[in-house]
Amino acid sequence: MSKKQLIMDTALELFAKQGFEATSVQEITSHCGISKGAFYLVFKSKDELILALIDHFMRQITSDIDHIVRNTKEEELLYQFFYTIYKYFYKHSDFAKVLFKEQSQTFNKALILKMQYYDKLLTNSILSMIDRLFGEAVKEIKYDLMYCVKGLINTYAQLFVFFVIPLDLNVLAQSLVEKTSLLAKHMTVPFISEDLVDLIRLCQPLNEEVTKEQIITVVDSKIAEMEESLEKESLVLLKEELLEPKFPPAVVVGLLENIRKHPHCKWVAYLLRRYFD
Amino acid sequence: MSKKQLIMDTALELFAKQGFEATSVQEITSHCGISKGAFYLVFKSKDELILALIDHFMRQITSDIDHIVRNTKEEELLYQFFYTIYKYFYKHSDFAKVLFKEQSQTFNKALILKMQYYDKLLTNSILSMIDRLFGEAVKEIKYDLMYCVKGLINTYAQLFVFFVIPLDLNVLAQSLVEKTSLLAKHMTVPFISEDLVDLIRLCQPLNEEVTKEQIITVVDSKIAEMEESLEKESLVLLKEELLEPKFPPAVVVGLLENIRKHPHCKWVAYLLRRYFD
DNA sequence: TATAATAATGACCGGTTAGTCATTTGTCAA
DNA sequence: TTGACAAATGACTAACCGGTCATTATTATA
Repeated sequence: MSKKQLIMDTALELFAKQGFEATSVQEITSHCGISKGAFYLVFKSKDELILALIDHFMRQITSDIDHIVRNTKEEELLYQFFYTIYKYFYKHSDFAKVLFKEQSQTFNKALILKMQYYDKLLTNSILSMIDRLFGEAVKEIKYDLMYCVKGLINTYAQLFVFFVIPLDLNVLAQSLVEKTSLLAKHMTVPFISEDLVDLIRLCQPLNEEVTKEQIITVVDSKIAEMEESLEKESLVLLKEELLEPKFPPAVVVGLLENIRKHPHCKWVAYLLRRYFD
Repeated sequence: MSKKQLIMDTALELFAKQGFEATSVQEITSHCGISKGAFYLVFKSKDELILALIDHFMRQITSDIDHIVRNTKEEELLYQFFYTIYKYFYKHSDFAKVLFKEQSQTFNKALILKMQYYDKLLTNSILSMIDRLFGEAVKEIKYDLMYCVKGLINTYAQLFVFFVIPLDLNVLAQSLVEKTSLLAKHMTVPFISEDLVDLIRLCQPLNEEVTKEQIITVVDSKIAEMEESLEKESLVLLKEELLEPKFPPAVVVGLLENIRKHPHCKWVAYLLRRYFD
């Protein structure tokens, strides 16, 4: 395991147990069996570490959700959506703990911006899911419905974030599918209107778009860190396409599919998919 | 204003703006225009201050909710429940901010216990509200419904905790009444079962009952700090009843009603009501 | 083996914190 | 005016933090 991975794994565990602020760099390095100086050879600051952790996990989940919302057939969509989210939280419960503990903290401006960014991605995914499933019929209530879905996810997520209980994720997902469908079908008094969503957006700073150059940087770093494999080869070809389009769409889609399932490529696949669309 | 009140008001404002940990005692006392030593004449520690703040506000809201759940006619109950909660959060938005910011923090064992205690009181109120409104019909889904109600409250509360937006609390309450009713009427796949509630309870330490002696202590301190008034006289009589029952129930109920509306007596009224029942 | 380059160390720095306590200031009755 | 008591002060302590950097250890190379 690389030193960076070791630090991130150890820190995640400690942050989950005692919180970000309450965990000192000294404590992290002691648990890793390395010196404090070694930490600062890998991360410029303690803040950079938590930002790296958030990125590492949120990139995976947001790109997975995006893929599901776009490619799952309608009968299964809601179920897959909830199931995937909770499966992920369940698998990475330490990360879920950190996310819930620190999400409402003020101490770090960059962290808040990052959280808002991923929240916006999730919001967009939920909205397009609602559009696909219910369309015109929920026009008046779609923003409220989106807010309810986010709220339900949060509410039930706390269960296995704060208690160590064996949970049946299948029943949980089914239960949330029913609740969402019920609300979509019968709700007539929404509270969140489109105006209100606009108002909320005004309170949040805008997140700038990802540029082509930034994507190239991400692709390059992924290529550098990966071992020889089909995924790496696909990534190299996609970079060429990025610099100078030459493949037919089918080839690009195929190459994207090649890398999408690699845990470390989900995010770059997501960025490239958005770019090539 | 007493020095204690001054400190609590100032601290609440600062905690809401920048968080508990990020606010130093020095900062609080500077804003108050007093010295650091003066602070420690009033509170034994910084922790005692936040505990006092939580108690001060949570006692009011939980006793208000308890009274509404017991005394509002069924047609208006759900509406009054939601409206009262949000009215309170709206009026004391600084407290709401502190509550949401610090609720998931680990740093203080006593604080967590306190939060769990008030959460349990709210849970019980919601459960008896559900029983009153829907009774046997929701037997299988009542715990899940309770969990949804708590989740909805939390979700929508974040709106005016983190954004400064004018909100129509009337529409908000109506919207939540509809959502709750919908779920109560149509839900068939609950996730939270009675077993699961028991499991969760096992994960939380039990909160001991309030003893008669503790109630007397609270009553005494209230009597000591109050000015001469009808409320104070009622409290004195209630204390006599506590030491040696002599009044008929109607008198006790009347005395309780006398003190219930006094902002500083809501909690003691709640404790006494539970004791005399 | 000798030398250069790289990796890793941990003592140290400046800064902040909660909490203490010897000292000063204010009050009020005699 | 005086003296006794209470209230208030803020310099001080001890501990901890994130981050730096001169020094040392390790590895690669010639």
